Amino acid sequence: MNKTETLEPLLTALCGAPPPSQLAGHLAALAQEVRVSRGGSAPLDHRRDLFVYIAQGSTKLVASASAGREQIVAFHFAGDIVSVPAHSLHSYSLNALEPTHLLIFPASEMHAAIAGNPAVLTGLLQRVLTALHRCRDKAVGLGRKNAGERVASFLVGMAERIGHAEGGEITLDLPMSRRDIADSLGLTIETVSRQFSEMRSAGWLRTQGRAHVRLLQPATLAAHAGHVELRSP
Amino acid sequence: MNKTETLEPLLTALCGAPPPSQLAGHLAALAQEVRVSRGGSAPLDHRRDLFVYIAQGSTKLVASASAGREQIVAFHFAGDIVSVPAHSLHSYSLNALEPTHLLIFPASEMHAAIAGNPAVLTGLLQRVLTALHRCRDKAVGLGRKNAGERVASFLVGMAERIGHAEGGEITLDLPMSRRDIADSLGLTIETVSRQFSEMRSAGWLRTQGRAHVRLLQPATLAAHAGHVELRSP
DNA sequence: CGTGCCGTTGAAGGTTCTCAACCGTGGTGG
DNA sequence: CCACCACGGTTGAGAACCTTCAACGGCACG
Repeated sequence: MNKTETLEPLLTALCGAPPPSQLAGHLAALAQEVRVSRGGSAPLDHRRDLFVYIAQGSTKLVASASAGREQIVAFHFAGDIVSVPAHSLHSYSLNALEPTHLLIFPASEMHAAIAGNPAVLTGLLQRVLTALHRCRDKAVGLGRKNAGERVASFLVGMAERIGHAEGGEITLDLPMSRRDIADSLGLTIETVSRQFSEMRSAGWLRTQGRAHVRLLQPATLAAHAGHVELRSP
Repeated sequence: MNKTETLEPLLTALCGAPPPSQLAGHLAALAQEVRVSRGGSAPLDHRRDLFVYIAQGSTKLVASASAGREQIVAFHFAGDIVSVPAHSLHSYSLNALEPTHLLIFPASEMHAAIAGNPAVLTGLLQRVLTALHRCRDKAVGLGRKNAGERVASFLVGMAERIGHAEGGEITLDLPMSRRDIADSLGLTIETVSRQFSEMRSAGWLRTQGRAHVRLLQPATLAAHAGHVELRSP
């Protein structure tokens, strides 16, 4: 599969229609195509703003504060677009959770390339807005929720993105480790593990091996996620 | 001052050039112009995605989790653009920190209006990206920093946005209360107050009344903000 | 079959929260 | 003019939640 073909789903998703082949070719010329193995980190040029398209696989965007403390800012799955700024208060890296296929674009050149196509530009804006809103929700969780609520939020959120509904239950295959979950929720692995244990014994979920999770009571879980209640007064 | 005139600085900032007057007129027709007094909240229609332009004053974007817990997601000052999604996991409101002048746009119609002007569209994208990157930095702070580092980060960040350099010192007039700071940093007002006291006695800053802060040692403060160190190995 | 990593569970400790009292300021009304 | 009150900020003591430190179990891989 060549770069242009890899790009097609991206463009289709962005503008909601089959893309003009000229644009696809133009973008393909800009893109650096990279395959990253599980645990590897994407070769990012931190001197310039970037967009990264996740063609296949899944990634985590990791920020490092001082003293080696790490915070996972977001998880991404196939089809997602990630924005990585040139330099920031914290140093960012993009790591693969499984064998992953990426297209890396310099932001300024991508802007120029799609400037003539408002539909694509608007689509990109929409993606960035979604990322912003997810990040805000994460900030609420990190600032104002306890460990149980954070883990419940995480599971509910992942269920929406990569879960498979089966009757009233949802099954999940989590590509990330407990450490990743902890680093994403601002907790320690031990606390995450304890929360999983409590939820297991409460009958809210069942786990199989490291990755497989079955949410037995998604509604209960959602109710304990600390989201604003859709009240019936 | 009419709406079109209020819009001009926005458009100039977005595309880096004097705006075509036709576009300004078109956008002005979309905008709902609102003045909000100190402490008041903007009349947002939560049924649709919105952009809000802060023409004058300053605001806080507040998210409510369940049980009345509030997290301030961002502060905004004159010239900023805020994106407010239709509905989210948490309920958002935009509150004025001082008498504030706003222009409220329905997102979809704004998209349509500026679709023909790639420079403006790209400028808007740039603003949203900046917001995303700030939100990520906030997430790092909320997830992985202690109280002292959070307050130091806050002061350093505010100094960049609304501070006045005077020799090696920086003076600030904070429009937000201690409660707002606490709600922004995921702490309690008591903890914020204690951190201010410690920094005062350490000689890092001096306060006058509620709002006025003078950073005596901005570099020391920045060093204690827990950002990644720019090391010389 | 040994090794190493990841996940789980337990006990002790620390940072922040909660509850409470006090202080200073600004506005109001007698 | 001053007393009073309301509100925001400061300071202190105890409690709660999460972290830290430690040990153990299990699965994958060489």
